[in-house]
Amino acid sequence: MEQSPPRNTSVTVADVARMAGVSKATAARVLGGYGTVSERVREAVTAAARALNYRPNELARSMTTGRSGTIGVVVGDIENPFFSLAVRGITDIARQAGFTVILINSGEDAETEKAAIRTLLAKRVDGLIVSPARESDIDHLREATRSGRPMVLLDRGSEMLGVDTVVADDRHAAEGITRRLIARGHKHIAYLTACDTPDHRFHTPADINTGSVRRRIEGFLGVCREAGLKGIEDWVHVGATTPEHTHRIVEAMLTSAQRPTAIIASDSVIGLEVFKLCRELGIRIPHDLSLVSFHDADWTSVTTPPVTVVRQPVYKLGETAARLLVERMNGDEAPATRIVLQTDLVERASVADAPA
Amino acid sequence: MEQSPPRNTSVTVADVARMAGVSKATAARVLGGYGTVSERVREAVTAAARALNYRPNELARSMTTGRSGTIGVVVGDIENPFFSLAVRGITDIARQAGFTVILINSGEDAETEKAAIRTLLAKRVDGLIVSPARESDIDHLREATRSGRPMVLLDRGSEMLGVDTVVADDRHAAEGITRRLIARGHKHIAYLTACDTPDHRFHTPADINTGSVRRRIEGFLGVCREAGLKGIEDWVHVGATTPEHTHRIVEAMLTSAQRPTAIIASDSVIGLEVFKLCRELGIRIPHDLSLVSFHDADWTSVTTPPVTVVRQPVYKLGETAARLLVERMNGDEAPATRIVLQTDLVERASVADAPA
DNA sequence: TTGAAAGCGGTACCAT
DNA sequence: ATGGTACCGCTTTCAA
Repeated sequence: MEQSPPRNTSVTVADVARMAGVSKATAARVLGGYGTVSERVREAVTAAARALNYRPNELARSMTTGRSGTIGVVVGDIENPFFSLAVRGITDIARQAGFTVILINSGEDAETEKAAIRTLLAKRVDGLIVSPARESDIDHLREATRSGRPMVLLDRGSEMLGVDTVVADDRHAAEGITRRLIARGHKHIAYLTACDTPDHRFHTPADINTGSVRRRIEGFLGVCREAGLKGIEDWVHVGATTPEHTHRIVEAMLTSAQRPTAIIASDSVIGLEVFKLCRELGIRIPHDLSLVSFHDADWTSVTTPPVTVVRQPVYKLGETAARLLVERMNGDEAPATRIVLQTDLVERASVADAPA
Repeated sequence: MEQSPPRNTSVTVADVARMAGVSKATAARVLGGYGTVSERVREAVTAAARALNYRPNELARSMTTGRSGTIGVVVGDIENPFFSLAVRGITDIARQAGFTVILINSGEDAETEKAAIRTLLAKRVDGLIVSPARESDIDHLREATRSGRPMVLLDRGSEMLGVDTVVADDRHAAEGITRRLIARGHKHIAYLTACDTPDHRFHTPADINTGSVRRRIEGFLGVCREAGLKGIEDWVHVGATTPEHTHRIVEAMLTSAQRPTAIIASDSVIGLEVFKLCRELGIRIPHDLSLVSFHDADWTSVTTPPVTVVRQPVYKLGETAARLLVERMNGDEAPATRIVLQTDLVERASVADAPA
């Protein structure tokens, strides 16, 4: 009972219809699962379809329906555990809802991000989830929403954009850890982020284009000021974009006259780099230096000492964004919302009192 | 000079053509960048296009060209650093080559994987990169290749499938670490993998459906036998699919009469779990137990002690697979190849001589 | 319930 | 170089 190898050129509804002895429209109805057909015809068509090994062409379907069943996701870097976890949340929900995900890395580059959005729009995705590289320049995001396709912003929001946003309570989290550090006597607290500025130095939060990070820095600065700490702007370091840069920055601050007694790492990749460097340099955590990192990455609990972190509900962030998007794609017209997910401080052992 | 908000219903070549006062065919030529057109017409059309804010519909284009500019990627779990790094490699190459990536997680489940392939085929991806959950049942992969779309297998290969494959030298790597362990006097070496069998116990390598892991176990068993170790099949533990399962398995083996003096973890997620558990249980690495893990995950270098690992060129694995696929999509008809990438053993400090 | 035919938004062949 | 037009594979009126 050898089957002849199903041929290469694709089988269409027309082929199936012909074999089943019905019209194209009728065959399409049973194959597409819409309209009404008699039981007899349904069986005939189904049989013909499987005999011919028919495979629907979603592209053609999308052409007429106007829905591609696809959502576009643009993140900074899927290699970063933060994003890979968020993307897992997104894809899980998307699959459940019958959508497929097109993933694009922006590499945190604004131009790449623009191209990505353009590509996604051209591919007629039904919706978008974007973690914008910079909040300042968002015309491409505007255009996306103008195209009528729903979009939700992930982790980083542009308040002014009037679009659904799912973020963590970054400012609050930063305030919390800063207070904690200050309570322990720290007066020289450095904040280290990958976000960069044109001159690679920090002046004001307005310099920071990444919403989540800007909010954290605002929280950090605010609490420091409240506590009467001066010149704290100088303690914010930007541009830790690669391990090498991070290395250089941290080494410089640690060997300077005014060295910090505590460092806040804006993400786990940076936190890891700081940890490694301290080892190399023989700086003992938390004795010589206290360390707090954002993102409860897996490694933070197995180091010696384990690292105190801000735990963000990353998976849930992605999940929530996807849920919101699915609702929008299903026609929910409610005004744009901003969902803020709570973080919590996981105190481990990388923070100690400031050295006397 | 307020622009009227570009309308929602999409602008087509016909619209542009009308405005530019040329035929649809001509407009399509300049918009699609094919054929030849006079400079004057080109300008007129371009002007009209931007005035109308024309956006090409890739779906329609794909319909006629038969190419979607999309590749489908099916991995076990994007949350796993191994896959997220490989996917980074894939997406980088894909973007360079002008392709977009549809990502689907199989969750290492064969049924989900089948559905994924079906979906991808329906969406008319131009090619596929798959990390098959199980080598034994591969009809869906057959079907994919039969559809005429190139496919390359990532990290796990089915020798018999006659399809391009990119893997690491898993057997060789396993042999290497096993020898190393034996040279250090270890006679009770456990191998721990997430792969599962129907009865959750290991009998023969043929039970193991994941190619890469099977090859590692074969290497492991082979070297053990050479060294005259007996009953080593009992030292292979399967089913460490979740932290909880891993916990239970490791705890059981560590508290049994015949406890291992060394553990080989088949991936970094498991390795991390073992490390954590040892801490909890007060088992000192490497004094009480030696540990080697596959995958040079970031955390392995910052623990105390740092963990000896098999470094796999994960990014390159993805990159190579994507390169190969792009060549195929460009018409390369050469016979299927199997590319084996070298791993290397990174000796850190989690391995010591076996206790006397 | 079924069929004929008109699109969807492009591409590509064939004339002119 | 340009225009006319027949598709691509499916959905969706509109009639029968």
